[in-house]
Amino acid sequence: MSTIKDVARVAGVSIATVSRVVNNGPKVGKKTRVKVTQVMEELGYTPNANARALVTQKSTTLGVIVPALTDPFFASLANGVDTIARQHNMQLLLSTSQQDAESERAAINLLIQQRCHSIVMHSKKLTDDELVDLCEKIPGLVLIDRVIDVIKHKCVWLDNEEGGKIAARHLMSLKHQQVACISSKYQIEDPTLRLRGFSQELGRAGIEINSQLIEYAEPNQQGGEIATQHLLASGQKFSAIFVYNDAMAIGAISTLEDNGYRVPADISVIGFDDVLISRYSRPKLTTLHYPIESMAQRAAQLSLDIKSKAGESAVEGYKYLPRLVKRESTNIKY
Amino acid sequence: MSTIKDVARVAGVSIATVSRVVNNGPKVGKKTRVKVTQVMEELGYTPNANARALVTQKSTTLGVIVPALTDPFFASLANGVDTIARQHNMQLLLSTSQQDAESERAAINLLIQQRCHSIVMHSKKLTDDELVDLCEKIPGLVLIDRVIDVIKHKCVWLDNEEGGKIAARHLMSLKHQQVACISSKYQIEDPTLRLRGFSQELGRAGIEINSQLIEYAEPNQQGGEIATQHLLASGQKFSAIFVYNDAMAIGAISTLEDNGYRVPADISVIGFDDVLISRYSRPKLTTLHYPIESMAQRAAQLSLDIKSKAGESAVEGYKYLPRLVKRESTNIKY
DNA sequence: TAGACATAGGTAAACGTTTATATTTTTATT
DNA sequence: AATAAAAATATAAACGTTTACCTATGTCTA
Repeated sequence: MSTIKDVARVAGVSIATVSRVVNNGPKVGKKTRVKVTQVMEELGYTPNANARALVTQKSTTLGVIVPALTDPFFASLANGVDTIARQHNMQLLLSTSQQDAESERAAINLLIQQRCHSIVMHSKKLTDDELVDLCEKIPGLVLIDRVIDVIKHKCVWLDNEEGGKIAARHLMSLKHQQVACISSKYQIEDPTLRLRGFSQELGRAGIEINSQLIEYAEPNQQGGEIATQHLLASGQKFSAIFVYNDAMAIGAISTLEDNGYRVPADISVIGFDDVLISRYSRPKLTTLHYPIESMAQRAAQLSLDIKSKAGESAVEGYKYLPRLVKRESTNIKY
Repeated sequence: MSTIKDVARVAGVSIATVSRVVNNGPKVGKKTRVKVTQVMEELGYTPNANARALVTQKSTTLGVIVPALTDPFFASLANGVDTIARQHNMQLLLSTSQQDAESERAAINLLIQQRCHSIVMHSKKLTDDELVDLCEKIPGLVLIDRVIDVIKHKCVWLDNEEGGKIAARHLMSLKHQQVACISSKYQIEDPTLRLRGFSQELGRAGIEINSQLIEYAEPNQQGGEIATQHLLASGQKFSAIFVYNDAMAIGAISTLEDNGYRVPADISVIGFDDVLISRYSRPKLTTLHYPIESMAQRAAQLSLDIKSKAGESAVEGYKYLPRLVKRESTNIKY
């Protein structure tokens, strides 16, 4: 692989001049520029990003940390960051964190080794304290899907509680009074907040959720099926279900139909996240749109801005609101 | 950010010694090793991957080029490469190629700048010649989902034609005689091969496909819906449809049901790819599994092997076979 | 006790750039 | 034609590592 020295030698100029040509810098005559460009072409010269990063002390990579890419939700996240990266002629450096604290730490360490100054991280396993420490060490670190008060200005998150409220309002506007909930058995923040917002809003209208109508299960399709079986077996009446996420909601619908209930004619189902499958299911799923791709773009932009802005004065974190997407799985109660 | 020099100074040794400690090298006494390790800890020292790459002339990143991450198929591809990267303590460097030749070229150039020696590339837009040239320039380049004869040993691909044959055999085993096809309107290799294999195998059993029963549409759900409407409008009879991919197949099923046909009772539908949605649809989709994640792992491994192997003698490309996944959308013809 | 080896550690060059500073060449001015 | 100013180009240091080679200090052997 030819280097700047080779180009300089062949073109009969100093490496400084070649460097100027490469960077479109000033102080180089027209003829020389042409000559050098031609030699670069001839030799197939490509500047070495490592050497550049070393001397300029800035990297051309934008880091992302997600649990895995197989989940379309995280793929969208990465895609959002990539969009911004491309706009700034930067590369995506991706680290997966496998859902455990140790891997999350390893992932971020790898990014630090690469001297990646801007990082968008989705972390659920590290403690608040550890993340605050990391933020101090890495100025360009931005947290997504999580908010920590002291470093709010470096967080981009969704208002899960408001999502629950929106779902409640939607169901109430359709005259549902007896509603069931399916939540995740992993009581991390998101499910708790969604459920809290949901029941609070219902409470404001004087509707209490029957505790027998709240089920907790694995947050996937099968979990949704099992939870729905329990709900049906309980003997309690209900005309709508608010489900923690779309995969579970699809499982719920499938079990309902297997048991002779029509969705939405007999029972309405509302999901959360608006992942790809919700558009493909039958009936198409009414759900709350989680604008993860926009959020990822904003997080990436924020991460880049932090570096350029002198003081951090201008940088601001951001709370996103989920948006109701009315499709076919909810309907007015007859 | 502290450097090796800082550590050396504080620990009172030379940078060579620190380097040896970092790399777990020999020639360093027990006491010194402990002392240096402790100072590294104290100073929060992290080696600079750029400097390392520069001097050792080898990178710790593994490149991937895919059109975009939002498509779960490509996300799985990237995930497969990531699995291998992690096994070798390497980082994923991801470049997206946006479905056009210019971006594909840009994507690979960025990876070359980063001196990424192992690259797994999914390219549909560049010509064979251009790719062969690239393979010469970048020894560690491996092509996935594509085969070019001269560089077969650097390709990992799927036998699409055989996939068509398997689908044909499956449908015939279920006694279907009158079958329709929905293909992609973009006549690149994949759809052509799948259709060819399908009709050849049918031909061997003396079944000819009525050309009025072959539709070409956008390779997404809506395309599947439109194509199916045409098929129904044609007035021709058929008891099964072989669809180019799962998204189209789901569109097809939806249109069939809207028109009063039951799947699979009245009409069987078989898709291709086995993407996530095919498990979530109702009825669950019978399809041909495209083992993209295994393929990606193998491609990544191959790319890594090329470098380590002296001659390229031992390296081999690989042709994968799709596998029939019988779910609920196909049934015997009554 | 002299010499021969290990062993532990240090010195300095190299990797491929960028960039501040120095030098040379060109152009403009009188 | 001489000088000043501007433009073009060169020189060399620096970025943070690794590593080949050299040196010093013991330790063992005869």
